Amino acid sequence: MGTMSDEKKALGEQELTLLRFVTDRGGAVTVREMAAEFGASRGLARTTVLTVMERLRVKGYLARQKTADGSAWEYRPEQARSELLGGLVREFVAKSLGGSAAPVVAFLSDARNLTDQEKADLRAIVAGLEE
Amino acid sequence: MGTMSDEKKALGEQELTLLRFVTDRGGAVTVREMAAEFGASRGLARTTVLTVMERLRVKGYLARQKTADGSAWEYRPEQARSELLGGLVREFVAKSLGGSAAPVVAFLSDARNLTDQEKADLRAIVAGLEE
DNA sequence: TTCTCTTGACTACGGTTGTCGTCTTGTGTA
DNA sequence: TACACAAGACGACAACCGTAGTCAAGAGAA
Repeated sequence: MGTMSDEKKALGEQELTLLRFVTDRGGAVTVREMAAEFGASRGLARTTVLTVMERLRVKGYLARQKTADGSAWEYRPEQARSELLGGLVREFVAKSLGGSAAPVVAFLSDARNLTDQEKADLRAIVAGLEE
Repeated sequence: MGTMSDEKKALGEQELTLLRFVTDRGGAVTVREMAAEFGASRGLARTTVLTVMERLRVKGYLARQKTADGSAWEYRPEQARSELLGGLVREFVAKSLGGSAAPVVAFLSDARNLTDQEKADLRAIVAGLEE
């Protein structure tokens, strides 16, 4: 197992929103692209987007490399979308709920919280529990 | 409906841990009791516990009233345990997952995350979705 | 070459959170 | 009465987050 340094630093809400945007979008992005696609509609200055992306890089959530023409940096997620979201849920259950998944289960019992797809997934899960 | 001031202020991790402790414990508690039962084992000074409890009160999560002998304050949760936890899950899904419950559903698909009771609850929920 | 843009490094600043120390006040007790 | 304690109000300080301005270096345009 080694050092088990799975410990990702905590993220603020905006940091997380931006990181989700990057992973949802897929592929590498430059700060300029993020400023246009993410920051503009939220009224964030270019440097704000840059700062957040740099903080995410320092925290290990993003990596960067020079673009082909060498004029700027291209950022990409260190974790795939599913890993990121899965990690968030795990951490939330552990830290905010004190380890109990019960409140999560209760949340799902309100059908309004679920899309048809999610309901179908839930049925599949329960079916899988049955053996 | 009125003013719809359901907007609870955000909580830090320690604030939340302490608040959960109070609601799990049930009933009213004084700062001294909390310092002994919660703070001591975590190496927190009495005044730290006091500060956190006061911040929780200002944010609307705790209320207080004088003890019978009038020598100190007794704090009690404004929300029942289930409401608190339910609100946390809702907020988490909205803010951290961007509104999609899918990662939560995926989390549950790993049976290791669930107790037998939670599995049973999940089955009941799915049964309830069926009509 | 000189002006202009783009890009990122740095610095900053107010708000929040975690953690306490100190001061003040009430209340028994020696 | 004078002193010891308990409780809480306040203030403080560092780390972190959201947000952004300023600066300097490189790359074209004129």
